[in-house]
Amino acid sequence: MHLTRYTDYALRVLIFLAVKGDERATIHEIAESFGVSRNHLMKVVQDLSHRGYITTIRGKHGGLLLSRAPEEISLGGLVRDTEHELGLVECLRDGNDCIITPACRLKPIFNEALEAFLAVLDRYTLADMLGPRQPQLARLMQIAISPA
Amino acid sequence: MHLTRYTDYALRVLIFLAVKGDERATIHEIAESFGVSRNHLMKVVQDLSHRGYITTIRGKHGGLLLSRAPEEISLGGLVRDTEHELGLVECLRDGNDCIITPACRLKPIFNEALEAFLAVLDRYTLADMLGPRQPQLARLMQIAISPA
DNA sequence: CGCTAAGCAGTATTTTATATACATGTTAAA
DNA sequence: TTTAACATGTATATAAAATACTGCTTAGCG
Repeated sequence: MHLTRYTDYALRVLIFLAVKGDERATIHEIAESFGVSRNHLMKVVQDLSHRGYITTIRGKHGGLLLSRAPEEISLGGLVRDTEHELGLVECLRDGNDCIITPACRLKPIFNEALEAFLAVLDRYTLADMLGPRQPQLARLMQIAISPA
Repeated sequence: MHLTRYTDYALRVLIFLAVKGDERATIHEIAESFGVSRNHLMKVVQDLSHRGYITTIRGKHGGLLLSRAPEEISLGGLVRDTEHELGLVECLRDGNDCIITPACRLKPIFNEALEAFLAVLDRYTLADMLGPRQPQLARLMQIAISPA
């Protein structure tokens, strides 16, 4: 049971931006910092932008900013938005052709379990991911801490 | 977020055997009934056998039987046994090299969510998957209902 | 005794989802 | 008008999972 890297990267982008505060960050910078594919990250960024999580600024000296306060970004919401396929088993997905589906109780049970999973994430926000360790995170991501 | 078909097939094998009751079922028969790979199913079956879920009988007129009552087979336990990789994101897996892991709170949060997921499954058993619909399941799986 | 139907085990191939790379376009500041 | 950023679409590569193949072992039956 895995989430995709797509979702993982979305989380990392948001963490990076949260730590940066009001300073713009570029995709290139974030990709470098985490050592991941710049191109893949770009798609994640576009998605986050379309969904209203971040603001993108084109052109020279462009970059990215959070559009909402970290306290207002729910992890549950994010996972629902970025993890495109949450159908845990075949019977929960499109094109299901498991023959016993009409009589089998797997579906409601796994749905309940998935809801419990997401409910936990709903209780946390991006702010909870940073906690009191923002300076340490900044160091790890090699962000030059901006003078306030 | 998907479980593997491996886990899915394990569930189906157990359901099949539960409906069959004390009659033996062959791997071939189960694979045919669900229209899935006989070879893959065989590996699932071996695993289930090693873990004590089912008893296998070799030789002519051999086959498979449940080793425990359906009420005693927990779904949570089964998923923990058959879903080999439960590390949802990179930082929960071996070989993690996400640079912010030391300061990031993703790990405990996703662990909590995973525990909530499994806790729901822990509340159900194989018997709950059948419910009162055993005859309907038997029909769907094309099991000739054995006279009691 | 040996044939046959079943499970056992290891390896190899195929498939699929995901991730990555590439090529080109658009925007806006300097 | 150049340059540094994001935008978009397509193609390729990678890795995990599923499936197939080959040969072996066990045990009932005639």
